Amino acid sequence: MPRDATKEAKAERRARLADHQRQQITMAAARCFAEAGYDATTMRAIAEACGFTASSLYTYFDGKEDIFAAIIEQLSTHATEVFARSLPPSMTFEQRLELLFMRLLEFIEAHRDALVFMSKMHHGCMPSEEANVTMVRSEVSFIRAICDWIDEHSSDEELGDHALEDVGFYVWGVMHGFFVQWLSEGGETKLADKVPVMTKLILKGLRP
Amino acid sequence: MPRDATKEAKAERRARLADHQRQQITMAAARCFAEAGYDATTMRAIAEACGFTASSLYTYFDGKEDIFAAIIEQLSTHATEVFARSLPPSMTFEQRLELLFMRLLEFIEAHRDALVFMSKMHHGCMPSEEANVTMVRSEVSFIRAICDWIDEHSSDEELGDHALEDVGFYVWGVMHGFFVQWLSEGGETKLADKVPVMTKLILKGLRP
Amino acid sequence: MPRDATKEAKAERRARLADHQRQQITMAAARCFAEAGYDATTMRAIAEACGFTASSLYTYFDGKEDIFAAIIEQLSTHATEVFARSLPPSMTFEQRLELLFMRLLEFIEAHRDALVFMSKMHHGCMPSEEANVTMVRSEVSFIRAICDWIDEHSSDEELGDHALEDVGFYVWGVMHGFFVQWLSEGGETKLADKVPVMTKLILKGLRP
Amino acid sequence: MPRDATKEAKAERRARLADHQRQQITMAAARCFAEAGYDATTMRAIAEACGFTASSLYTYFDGKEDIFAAIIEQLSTHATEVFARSLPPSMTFEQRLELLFMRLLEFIEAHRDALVFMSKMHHGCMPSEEANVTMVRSEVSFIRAICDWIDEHSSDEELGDHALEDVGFYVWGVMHGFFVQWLSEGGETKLADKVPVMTKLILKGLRP
DNA sequence: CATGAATGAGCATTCATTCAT
DNA sequence: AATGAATGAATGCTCATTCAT
Repeated sequence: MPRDATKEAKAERRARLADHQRQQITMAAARCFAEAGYDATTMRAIAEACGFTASSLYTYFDGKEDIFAAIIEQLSTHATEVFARSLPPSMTFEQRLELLFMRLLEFIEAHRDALVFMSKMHHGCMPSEEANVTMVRSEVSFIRAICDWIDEHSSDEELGDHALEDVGFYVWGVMHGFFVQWLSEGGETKLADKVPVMTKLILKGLRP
Repeated sequence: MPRDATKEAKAERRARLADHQRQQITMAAARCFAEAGYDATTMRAIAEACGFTASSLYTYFDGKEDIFAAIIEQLSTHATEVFARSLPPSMTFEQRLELLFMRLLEFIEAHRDALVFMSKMHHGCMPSEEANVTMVRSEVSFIRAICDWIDEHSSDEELGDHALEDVGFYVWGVMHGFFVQWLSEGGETKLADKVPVMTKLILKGLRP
Repeated sequence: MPRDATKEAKAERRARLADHQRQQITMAAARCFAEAGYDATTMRAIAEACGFTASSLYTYFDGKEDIFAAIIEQLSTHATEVFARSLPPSMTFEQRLELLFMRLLEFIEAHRDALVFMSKMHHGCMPSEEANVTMVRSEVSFIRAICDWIDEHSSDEELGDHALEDVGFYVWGVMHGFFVQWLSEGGETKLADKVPVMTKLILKGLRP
Repeated sequence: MPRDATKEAKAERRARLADHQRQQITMAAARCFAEAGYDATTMRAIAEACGFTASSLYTYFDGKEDIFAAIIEQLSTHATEVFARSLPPSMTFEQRLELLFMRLLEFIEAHRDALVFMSKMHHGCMPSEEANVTMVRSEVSFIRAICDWIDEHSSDEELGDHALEDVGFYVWGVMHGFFVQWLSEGGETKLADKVPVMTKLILKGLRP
């Protein structure tokens, strides 16, 4: 049945193209959101940023909020992957932490726009309640993921007598601090270069 | 001249009332901004949050942006005061750091709404360029203030071999992390209770 | 009864003052209306132009429209007076016309603001129907007054075979033309200087 | 290439329709402006007068002022054309004047609304300075055009010893007078019927 | 599939007017 | 008599979204 084959091939090609278009749109949107914020970004601005007209976006997404959701979901998926990636069992906690940071900072560099945007939104900014939940979940869940990772990869002695949750927010805070520093410098250096400093500070603090 | 006395007294009472109303409005606005963001907060919402009608707000402020500016200015003024407050010269660096955190966390608790709002805005989100500058200045300047404070109150050995700027963003990041934790818990505990943990982590890291 | 006398005196003084204030207000309003038009002139602008606050104007007038009506009424009264003033019976038609123009142009110079304003409004611009009627009546009635005056002071031969109404609009048009010329020059010359030209043109046209 | 042909045809049809809609809108706006003045005319009123919603007007114009500008520009263009139209060289000054009036009064009848509106606005009423300049230029320039036309088409003897400028404002005034008469009659007669009377009055005045 | 056109809902802001003082 | 404060009604304009083509 060559016809079916052709049909299938066409359908697949179409699907692939559609996926690609969705990618283009979410990336453009992330850039716009990062620059101007969610409310101040118009559908037209997103459309112009990826060579469409505003109405065309509705072919690929249900609306502005749906685009936003797609960005967050992608971010969430990728973040989860980072935490799930395997670590050589022979490594010390310090080495593991360094490797995690390496991977996380690469992830952060790659999703800079979306993360800038997210760091602006964090609590209760979305129009719909549903979106709000997505939002919060995806930010807090990032911190929870850090907690879980630490729980899994550390022994008690490595955390001193600190509560696990405190440690999670501590580690996240330090990362966030260096992220903001990186942004304030224009984001043109290599963020990953900060890994040694971060690791050292987190493990040993300011004390020499 | 009892007449003049009466007139003056009246004028003063009016001025006092007007100041009070301005306070009510900025506080309500900070709450709204924190909850929904700048753009999504309508003048009407602010008005309802403080028992006015939208048009009445224009008796006290030139417009939405003016309210925003008032919030930022107040925040900025108070933050500056905190860093300027004197410290007993006999204290060690650790003790000074603890006292600074104590004061900063009190400040943060008192201005929770405005700070949540600010942490949402940080880069380039305001309608007017002027507001943007105000915004950025007030956030980055907070971190710079930390750097300056550390520079002034520490000797070289206390910072290990870390760059001053790194230390500033590190300290700010840790504070921010615990701020977010506090918010995620509903902001109903005492934030100041975290001072010992924060100080210990910053100075010694996770290592026991 | 000295008390009553005092009371009466006081009341009269009050009334006189009130009249004076009303005058100040209408004059200021005429200036504002002439400059910016009826709608674009705010009560506040009028108030500032005569040293009051907006709410104080309501002590003397029922509102914006009432101020407008007062201007028009005054204008109307004065215009009527001009047409009613007596003319030496020995004068020729040409002489009478010259004298009328003299008086009218003096009137126009004296009420410049109000007339500029009126020439902007002429048909159906007012919010209320009542005001509209006042408006129209006072403009058209001016032209009608010219017609009546001509009817009374001319014999048939002076009008050639032209219809009385045509003559009225003709004469008014010529006056209006020179009024506009005067305004376009900044209104700083003597409008009355144009009387000879106007009279000559109206009676003999361009022909030498 | 039938496809391109179709596309082009479509684009052209669309452009034609858009032009037509713009026409509808400016005409409706002129009517509204004439009736109520610039400020008192709302975008909603204009929209209703041509079967749109207020927001739809923004598809065709940048805003209220842009609609106004379009009206004035059209008026200005057409007026210029009238003065530029050729006249048989054999005609006497009187005949030329009659022909000019004929053409001008036809123009006036055709643009009645816009002209009523313009005669309301003449000095300094527009929100933007730019619009004000446009406004003034287009009214004074009309009178100037009359002056230029007379200068070109008359010999010295035809103007008697009158200054050219005086003659220009005189002629304009007479036309304006008959325009107002026509309006006061409801604008339902033929304005062009007045040409003989106007010409006779302008050339010979009232004298028989 | 892409889009120009159309629209309803909503927003910041203005303003004439009222009223307590 | 004079006014600061308060407000409802209205206005120009924007924008996410729909729909016919």
